[in-house]
Amino acid sequence: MLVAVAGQEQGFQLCPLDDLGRPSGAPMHVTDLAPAVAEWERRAQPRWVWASTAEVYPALLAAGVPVGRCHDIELTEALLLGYAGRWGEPRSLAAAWARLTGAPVPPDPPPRPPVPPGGGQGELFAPAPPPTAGGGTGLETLVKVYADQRARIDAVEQPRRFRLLVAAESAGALVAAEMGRTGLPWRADIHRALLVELLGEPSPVGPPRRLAELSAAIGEAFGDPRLHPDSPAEVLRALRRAGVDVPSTRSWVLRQVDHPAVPLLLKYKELYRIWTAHGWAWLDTWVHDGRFRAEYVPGGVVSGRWATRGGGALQIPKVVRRAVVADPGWRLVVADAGQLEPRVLAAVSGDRRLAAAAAAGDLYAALAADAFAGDRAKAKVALLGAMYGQTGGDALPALATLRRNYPVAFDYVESAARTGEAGGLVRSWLGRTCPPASATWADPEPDAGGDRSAPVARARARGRFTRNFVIQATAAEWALTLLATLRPLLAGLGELVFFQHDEVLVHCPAERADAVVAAVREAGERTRRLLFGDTEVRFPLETRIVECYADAK
DNA sequence: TACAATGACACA
DNA sequence: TACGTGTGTCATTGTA
Repeated sequence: MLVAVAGQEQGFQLCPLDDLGRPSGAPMHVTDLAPAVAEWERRAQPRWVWASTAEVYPALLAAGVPVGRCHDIELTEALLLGYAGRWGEPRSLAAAWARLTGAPVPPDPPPRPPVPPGGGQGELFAPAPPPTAGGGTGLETLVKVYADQRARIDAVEQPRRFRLLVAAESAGALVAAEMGRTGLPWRADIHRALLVELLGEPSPVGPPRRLAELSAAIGEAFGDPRLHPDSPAEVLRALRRAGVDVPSTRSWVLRQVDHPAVPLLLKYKELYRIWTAHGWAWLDTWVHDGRFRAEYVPGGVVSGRWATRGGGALQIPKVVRRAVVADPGWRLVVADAGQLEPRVLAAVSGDRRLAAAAAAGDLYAALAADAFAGDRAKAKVALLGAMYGQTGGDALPALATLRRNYPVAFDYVESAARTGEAGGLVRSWLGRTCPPASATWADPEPDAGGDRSAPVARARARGRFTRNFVIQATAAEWALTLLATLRPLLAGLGELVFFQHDEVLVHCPAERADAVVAAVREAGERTRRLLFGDTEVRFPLETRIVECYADAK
């Protein structure tokens, strides 16, 4: 059962569609969408076909009307354009319609700046209403573009997989809107106590006490009390004066330097980052009513991973996770997919011997026992090096061992790299396609500095990107499918509150935590079958029931 | 004064 | 143990 919903200047039009996507009833016009959607959901749990979940769904959620399934035209359009090598072309319903009719294609609106929740200027920056598609009614446009998308999906090389990709991407958009609304339980009082413990008391004018002390101590160590430790250029000059010649002030470079200021600098960098990125200002901006609410952007990363707008939700430092605490009487179920990327490689490449190792709980240990004389660290370095395109270092002999013993898997990533170096496109398991190289990539000219090796270096970099893409994008699909599969299983048990690449958090009453764990396992099993059928590869989900996120690792 | 590029570091 | 991919955010620095 499908129902199309199109927004217009005055209200909305709804129309049931048959299994082929053709209108199968009279369109109805409503001014208030939520009650109509609620009624359809109650009667038939249809799949909603609409232009953009991000535009439509938040208002439904605000009205207390969640939906089960949808087809997101814009996200699907982006996937289809990418598949056709037309990455980056406008993806809106209006643009898709214009391409169908040969009209001039309107550009997509620019991405909105992050808007903190409850920010006073929300109205000023409110997004413009979606443009009403020109020519015919919005509903006709929507239905025709939907039909066109179905036809294009049928024409891809692996339509069954691509349909799954579209369904998962659309379901992900529902989850993203719901999670952005629900928010992650966040104890501002614990966060503040943590900040004082780490940074000292805040100062109304400058850095907090501990940072000011460290800054002074660093100045003293360099014999320059006016030195700014947060200016890499100044620190570099000070180090040179002290006879230390380093290419940068990166932490891992400084760690190899023997100078009394170095430990102070490293500590300063660590604390400074917490102060600027997750300090009092962040707390006041992003945490309200005991929840941290970020805006999740499905498909925001080329590999299909989500991005976030505002608050840096995907980069919460581990120390700060102490502030993520379940409500009284509730628990957090933290589930993460361990060793996801090597398992993905085993599954997509079809390497029987690697798949056998990936049937184990600890893939690296199994790999070590099988081919690396029990050296787990070496096995891990080899596999990661193969997936990420390691070029040098002590991983090289291990890579040779890997190539000899797992030639099918090795070939899979090598071939992706060669395709990229030659300027070609690669696809994930479900058919997400990598963006083409930039226009300057194929430029045979040396770079601006006259470096003749630049074209070769660019090709190598492109090869590393495509090599990694086939793995990272497929891992993102696995996680997205898990999310989509888990969502309905959680009904009445708990709510999804956080998602970060290969990790999911569910907030639930304590007495339901065990049922949530079971739901997570079931979702993991379904996800494996949906993506890879009867593969031998296992994707174990480690689950922990905790009160505080920091206790999960 | 405003914007873009850079460097740094957090996460997976 | 060393520099492999993908991000977002902040401050500094340089340019318009």
